Amino acid sequence: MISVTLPDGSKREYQKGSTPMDVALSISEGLARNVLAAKVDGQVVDLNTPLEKSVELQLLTWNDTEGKSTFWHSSAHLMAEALEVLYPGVKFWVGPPVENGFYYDIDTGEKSISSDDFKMIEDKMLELARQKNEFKRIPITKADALKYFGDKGDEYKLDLLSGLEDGNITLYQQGNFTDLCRGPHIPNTGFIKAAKIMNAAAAYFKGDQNNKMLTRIYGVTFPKAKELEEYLTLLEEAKRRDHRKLGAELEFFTFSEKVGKGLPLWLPKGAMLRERLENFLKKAQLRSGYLPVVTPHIGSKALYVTSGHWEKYGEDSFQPIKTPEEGEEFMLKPMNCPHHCEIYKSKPRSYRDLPLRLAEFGTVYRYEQSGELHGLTRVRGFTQDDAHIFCANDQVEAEFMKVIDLVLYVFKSLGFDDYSAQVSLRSKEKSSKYIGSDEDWDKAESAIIKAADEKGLKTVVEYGEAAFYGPKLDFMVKDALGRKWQLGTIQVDYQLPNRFELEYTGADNQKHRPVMIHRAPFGSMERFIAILIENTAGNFPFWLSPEQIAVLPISEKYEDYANDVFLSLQEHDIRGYVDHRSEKIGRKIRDAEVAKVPLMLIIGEKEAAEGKISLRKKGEGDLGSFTVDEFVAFAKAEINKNIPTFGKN
RNA sequence: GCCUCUUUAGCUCAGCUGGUAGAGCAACUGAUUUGUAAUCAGUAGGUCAUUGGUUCGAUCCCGAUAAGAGGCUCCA
Repeated sequence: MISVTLPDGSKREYQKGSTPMDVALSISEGLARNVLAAKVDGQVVDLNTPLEKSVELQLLTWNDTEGKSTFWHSSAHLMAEALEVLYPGVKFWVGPPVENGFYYDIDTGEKSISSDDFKMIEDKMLELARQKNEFKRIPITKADALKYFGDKGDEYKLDLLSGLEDGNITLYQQGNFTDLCRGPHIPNTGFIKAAKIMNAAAAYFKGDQNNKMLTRIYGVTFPKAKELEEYLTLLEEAKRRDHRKLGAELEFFTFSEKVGKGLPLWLPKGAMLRERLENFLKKAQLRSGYLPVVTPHIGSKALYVTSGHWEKYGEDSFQPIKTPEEGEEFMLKPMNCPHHCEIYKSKPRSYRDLPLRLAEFGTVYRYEQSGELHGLTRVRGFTQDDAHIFCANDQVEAEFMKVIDLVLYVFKSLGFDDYSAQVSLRSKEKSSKYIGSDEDWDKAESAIIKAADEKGLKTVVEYGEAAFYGPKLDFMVKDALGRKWQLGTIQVDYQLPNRFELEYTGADNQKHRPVMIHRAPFGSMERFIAILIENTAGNFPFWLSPEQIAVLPISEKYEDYANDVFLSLQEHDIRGYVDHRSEKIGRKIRDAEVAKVPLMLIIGEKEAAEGKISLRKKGEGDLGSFTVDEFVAFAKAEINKNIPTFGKN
C-alpha cells in the first residue's frame, strides 16, 4: 500500500501501482469526469501514471492553471491531427499551450492557410474530438524515433530529436496522429467540446529571423461550448477598449500619413490629459528633490559616440542630419541621458551636490521597424518622463528605493494594480550585447535585487532583458488584448559615468565617479496613456478628465446664466464647455455621456430663477440641485478623492 | 524588416462571376426654444488608398507602392 496526500492535507491509502485516475474515482464520480491531469510531488503527469510510492497528489481540472494548459497542450495535438487530415504532407515544429489557448507551428509547403479555412479546421477538430481518442504515451528509443519521423519526412521533428537524450523520449498518439512529446496529456480528446481557430500568423523557425518562416496557427478550446461563447464576448469587449479605437473616438490623438507613421499627433483633449499627468508627476518630483532641466531635440553625433549609443544603435537609428555648410553631423536624440551627463559636467561637482536628480519630459526619436509600430504603445517619437540621478556608490540603494516608492505612488494613484515588477538582467550567453565590466554589472544587478527585495516587491527575473549599459527594474502591464508592455523603468548604470568621465570631489578631497540611476515612472507618456485609456475604458478619474463638466442650458433663454456659471467654475480651475447648440436637453446629455464627460450641469428656468444648477453624473443620472458654491465643493472633493499626496500615507 | 490579411464619404458599413457608387451617423443651412441618453426638413460631401497592367470598359481581375491589422523578430 502507498499513501497519497491530497492538497487539503488528508491522506488516503491505495494499492501500489494505482493511478491518479483511481484516486479521483475513489473520491467522486464527478471529479473523475472532470479531472484532466495530476500533479504528483510537484510534477504534472498523465492520469494513468502508476503511483509506485507514497506521494503528494493534486488532481488538476479546468480550474487549475496547469489543468488548463494540459488541456490546451492536448488541443494543440488535436489541431495537428486535424491539420494532417486536411493538409496531407504538412510538417510540424512545436505546439505549446500559451496564456489564452495554444498554437502549432507548421510548414504547409506551397499552400497557405487563411481565415476562410478556420471553420473547416474547427469542424474537423470537433469531429475528431467526438471520437474520444485516448492520448497514448509511447516510450521510444532515439533510433526508433529518428526512423519514424525520418520516414514521415518531418524534418523539424528530426531537428527537435537531435537535441534530446536517448532514454527519455516519448511519443504521444491519439487517433491517427503521433507526435514527439514529453506530455502530459488529458485522458482523451472527448473532453474538448468547443474549438476556435483564432488566427494564422507567421513565425520564424526557432525564433531566428535568418531562418525560414513557419505558419503559426493559434487556437483556443474549451470543455464547454458556453465557455467559448463567453470568451469571445470578452474579447469583443476588450477590443472596444483598445486605445487605438477609443483614442480616436474620444479625439485624443490621430496619425497622418503625411506626417509619418509612428508619429502621433495629440489633439486638444489628449493634450489636456497628458498635461494633467505631467503636472501630477512634476508635483511629486518636486517633493522628491528633482530639479527640472530642458535639453534640445538633437545632439551632435560625437555625443552618442561617447555614450556608446552610436556603436550599438547607429545603423538602426534615424541617420544623422548634416549642417549645410560645415557638414557637422547631428542625431535626433534617442535618449536624454547623454545630454544630462553634459549638464552634470557643466560645473565641478562636490559630494555635497549628490544625489543630483535631473528631470525632464524629454521627447526622443527612435527608428522602430515598421512592423513594430502599434498605436501609441510603440511609436517613433515619444516623450519620456525621464530623470537621471547622479549619486555616490553608497547612495545607490537608498535612491533606488525612493524611486520604487515614486513609481508605486504613480501606479497606485492611477489605479494600476495589475502590474508585474520585472528584474531585467543580462542574458547568460551573448555577452557582446553589453558594455562594461562584469564587476560593475554584478554590483548593479545586486543593488537592484536588494532594493526590490527590501521594498517587498514581488519580482520576476528575466535574463537578456537588460539595457546594454545596465540592468533594469521594469514595471510591466498588459493591454486590453493581453499584450505585455513595459511602463515604468529604473536602471542602475556604471557605464555612462565612465564614458563621460563624470566625477565629483569627495569629503576626502579626492575625485570619485558617481553612479547614474535612469528612471521613468510612466515610461513614455504615449504608452502610459494608451494603457490608461484601456484600463479605464476612457472613464478617467475626475482630476484627469480633459473635460470635467458640460454645462447644458435647456434652451437659449438660459444661455447667459449658463455662461455665468461656467465662468465662475473656470475661476476654480474646473474645465469643460457650454453646449450652445439649439438641441433638446436629451440630445445634449447623450452627447456628453458618449464623450464621457463626468459631470453635467443642467440649467433651465428653475435653476436660473433659484441661482442653482442641476447636477447629473455620467452613468448614474440626476443628483439633484446645487448652488454653484456647493457644486464647487463637490467637484473639489471629487478631484481629491483619487490622488493621494506623495510622501504621505 | 519578415509572413498573412485589410483599405469604398469625417465615422460605421452596403455594393449580386467586371458596365465609373449607396445608407445611417457626423458636417453645413433652415425651422424648432426644448427638463435628464439621439427634434424635423433640406444641402453638400467620394479620380472606390496610390500607381501600373489586362479588358471595348476596372471599386471589382493581376502587379507594385503606401498606410493599417495580427503574429514573428527587434525595443537604448
